[in-house]
Amino acid sequence: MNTNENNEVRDRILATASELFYRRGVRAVGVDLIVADAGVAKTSLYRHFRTKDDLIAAFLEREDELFWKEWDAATHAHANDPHAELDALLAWIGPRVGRPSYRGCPQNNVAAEFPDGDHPARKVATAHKREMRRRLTAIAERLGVSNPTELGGQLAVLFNGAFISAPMFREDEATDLLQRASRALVAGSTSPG
Amino acid sequence: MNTNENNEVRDRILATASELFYRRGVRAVGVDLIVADAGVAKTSLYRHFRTKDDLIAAFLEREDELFWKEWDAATHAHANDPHAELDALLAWIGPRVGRPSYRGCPQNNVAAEFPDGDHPARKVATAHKREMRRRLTAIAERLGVSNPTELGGQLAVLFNGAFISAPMFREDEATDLLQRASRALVAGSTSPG
DNA sequence: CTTCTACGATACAGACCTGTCTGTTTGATT
DNA sequence: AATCAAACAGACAGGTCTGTATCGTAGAAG
Repeated sequence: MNTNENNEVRDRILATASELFYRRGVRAVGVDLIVADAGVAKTSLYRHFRTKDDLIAAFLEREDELFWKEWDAATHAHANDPHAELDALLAWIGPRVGRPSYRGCPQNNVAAEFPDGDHPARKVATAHKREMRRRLTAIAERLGVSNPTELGGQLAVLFNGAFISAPMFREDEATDLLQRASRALVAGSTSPG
Repeated sequence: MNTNENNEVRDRILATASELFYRRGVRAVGVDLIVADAGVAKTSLYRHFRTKDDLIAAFLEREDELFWKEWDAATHAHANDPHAELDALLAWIGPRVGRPSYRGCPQNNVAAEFPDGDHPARKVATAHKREMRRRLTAIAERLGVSNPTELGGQLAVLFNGAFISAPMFREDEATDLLQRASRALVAGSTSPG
């Protein structure tokens, strides 16, 4: 049972690091704290991750997977109705960003902490943002609007804005506000003013 | 000429720190680098700023002033036409976020780097975001829409989204996309769907 | 001319950081 | 039973960070 990478230690390190990175910020969390919280030896961390930078990239990859898994779960029931799909996405995102523990999009946070575009984690973050715009543009295409590329971009701005504006919302305000904004953008692309 | 705080050294320190903080990130820039770039002694920095945290807060206050000064300049000619005022704001923000040196909103970047809400710089950042929503809501009120609070919030999401989505835009794509999004949101608040 | 304040230059303390090294223990496979 | 890979434990090196302390200088005020 060693060929199929049954890496329980690696998973524990990554889960612990992810939580600490997200809650406290990446630069504020040292590897000593990670290994102490995970209950592992420092040698184990450096066996599974070449450097801390690689661990940060793995953190974002993990967040990426979890995010798209939830995204797919939210849209799963609306494969034939892009209007309902958008509403369902925002009904998922609204409460998500309203949680007290919500501290912004991890990809954005890491990008803010590491200006260097060559950082391995930045590539993961860039791919994540591109994928979101791609998915939203695909929905815009299914909506049959005249300019799906633009609407996809506008929806991406709306989604990114929701993530970053989280602390601005009053409780339970976000979902309705975002859904109505989304419908207004769709309407604006359907019948150009 | 000493009572009116003619602090040229302080200004140079703050300007140098601001540029370094913005370009490279706050935690990545040490006080030694700041004093070296500013050409001052470290004692001078700690005479004018009690701690590095205070310097970070002063950095955000400075960015705040500059931002609202540009904001006011952009809206100055459109005091009687809120539609034109919104367009003018986005005609200012579009090229702003399209600059190669643009690296996001400083307030958001600092918030991402310092999760602790008690950090002195966080209070400046929070006040900045609240002020933006307040101004946008005031515009919404002058537009005469049925729910200016909601439209103000939606516009704040759009603006924040523009800041954070900057690397997503192709060159010169931002202004038109944002202006049309803004008009769609306004239209959606004027004639509720 | 004396005094005082701001500044420059630099050394330093104490803490923290990443990453490595050495050595021991455990547990599964052969 | 012997072997081997992986994990634990902890010291350590080399660097960086914030903030302080010390000392010399320059220039303005009185």
